[in-house]
Amino acid sequence: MRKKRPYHHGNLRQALIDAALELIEERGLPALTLREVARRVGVTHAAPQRHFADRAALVAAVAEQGFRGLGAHMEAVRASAPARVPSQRLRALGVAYVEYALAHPEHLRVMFSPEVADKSRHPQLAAAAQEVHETLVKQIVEGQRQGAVAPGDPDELSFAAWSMVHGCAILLIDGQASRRSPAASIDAAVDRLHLGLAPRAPARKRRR
Amino acid sequence: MRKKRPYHHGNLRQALIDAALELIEERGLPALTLREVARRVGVTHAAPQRHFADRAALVAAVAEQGFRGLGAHMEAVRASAPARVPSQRLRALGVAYVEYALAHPEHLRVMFSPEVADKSRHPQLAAAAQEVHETLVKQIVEGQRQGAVAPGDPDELSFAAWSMVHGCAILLIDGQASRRSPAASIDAAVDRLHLGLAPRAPARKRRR
DNA sequence: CCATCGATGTGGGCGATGTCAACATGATCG
DNA sequence: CGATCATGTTGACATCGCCCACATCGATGG
Repeated sequence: MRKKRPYHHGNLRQALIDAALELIEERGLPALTLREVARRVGVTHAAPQRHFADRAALVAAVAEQGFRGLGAHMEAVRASAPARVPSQRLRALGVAYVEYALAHPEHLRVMFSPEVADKSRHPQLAAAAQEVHETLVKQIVEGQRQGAVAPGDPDELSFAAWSMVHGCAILLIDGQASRRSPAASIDAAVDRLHLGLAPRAPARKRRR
Repeated sequence: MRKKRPYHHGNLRQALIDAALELIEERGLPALTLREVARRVGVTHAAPQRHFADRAALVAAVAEQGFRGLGAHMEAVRASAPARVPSQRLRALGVAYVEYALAHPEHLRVMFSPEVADKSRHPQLAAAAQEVHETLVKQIVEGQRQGAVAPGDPDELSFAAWSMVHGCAILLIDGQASRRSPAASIDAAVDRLHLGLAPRAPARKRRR
C-alpha cells in the first residue's frame, strides 16, 4: 500500500472514471457531464476539478481505460490461442479486437472520439493506444517468422491489419452493416484480410 | 451605402451549415455552438432553431454534406479511372476514400461522431452514407464480373473493403501511424486489401 | 391593391453547464 | 501536537441549449 491510501472519499479519481463510463453507456458520450458524474459519486460539482483539469481530461481517462481493457483482452486471447498455428493466432487477435468493440461499443466510441483526437494533449492515452498497436505488430512479426504472413515491413502490414479490424469494429458499431449477423461480418472481414480481395490463383478452398 | 442585410436571410440553412463546418475545421467539433454559428452568419442566437431542431440536427446536416462530398469525389474518381482494369478502378476508389478523409479530417470526424451515431434519427444522413457504400458495392460486383475480385457475397466483400479504407482513414487522421508518409500507408493498406496478409505463393516450409 | 397569414428572424428568459476563486476539512509528517 | 497540503465545498460568472412571445417579411387570395 503506497500512496494509494485515499483521503476523503476513497479514490475519487477512479470512482469518477467508473461513473463516467456508466453514464456514457447509459446515455451516450454527449450526455457526459462533469456535474452529473459528480452527482452520481456523491460529491459536489467542483470536486472533479481536483482530478481532471477539464472535461476533456475525464474523457481521455475513460478512453485510456478502454485501451487498457482492449489491450488486456487481446493479450489474453493471444496467450490462449495455440501458438503453433500463427495464422490462427493472428486471426484470433483480430476477432478479439472487434469482439471487444461490440461488447463495449460506447467505450470504443470514446476511445476514438473527436474530443480526444489530439492525443498529444493526453500522453497516457497515447501510450495506452500505442500498446495495443504493438501487440498487433508483435503477432505480425511472429507470423512472418513462421511463414504464415507475407514478407514486408511489419509496420505497414500491422497498419493494414489494424485498419481492417478497426474499420470493421467502427462500421459494425455504427450499424452500417447490420443486415447480417455481426459474427458473420467479422469472419468475412478477417477472411478477406487474410486472403485479399484478388482471386487466389491455385483453386484451393480455404475454410470459412 | 452599406449592404443592408434583409430581415430574411435568403438561404440561412445552408449558410449555417457552411459556417458550422468552418468553425469545426478551425476549432474542432466540441467547439461547435449554435450561438457561435449564428453569430458568424449574423443572425440572433435563436434563428437557427427555425432550421435545426437542436444541435444534433445541425451536426447531422454537416455530416450529411460530408457524405455527399465523399460520394461525389469517389464517383468522380471511379468515372475517370480506366474501366478496363477493374482492379485499378477499385483500388483508385479506396485511395479516393482515404484521400478525401485526409483532405477533410474534421469533416470526416463529424461524419462518424458519436453525436450522430444514431442514424435512425437522421434519415437523410443515413441515406447519404448508404450511397457511399453502394458505390463500393457496385465496383466490387463489376470487379467480380471481370474476374479481378474473388467470388463471394458482394456485401461481405464490400464490407471488408469499406472496413479497410475506413479504418485506414481514421487511423491516419488520428495520427496513429504518422511514422511514415500517409501516401505510403495508404498504398500499403490498399495493397494488403488486394493481396491479403497470407503469403501469395502457397509455400509450405519454404525456408532453408 | 390590400388585408391576411404562414414562414422566418428578434429579443428576452430559464435552467444547466464548465470553470474559477475563496474557504473548510482532515490525513500525514516533522 | 501543530503545520501543511492535498482533497472536497461553497458560491459565483459567463455561456450554452432550448423555449417563449413578438416583429417582420413575402406570398396569396379576394
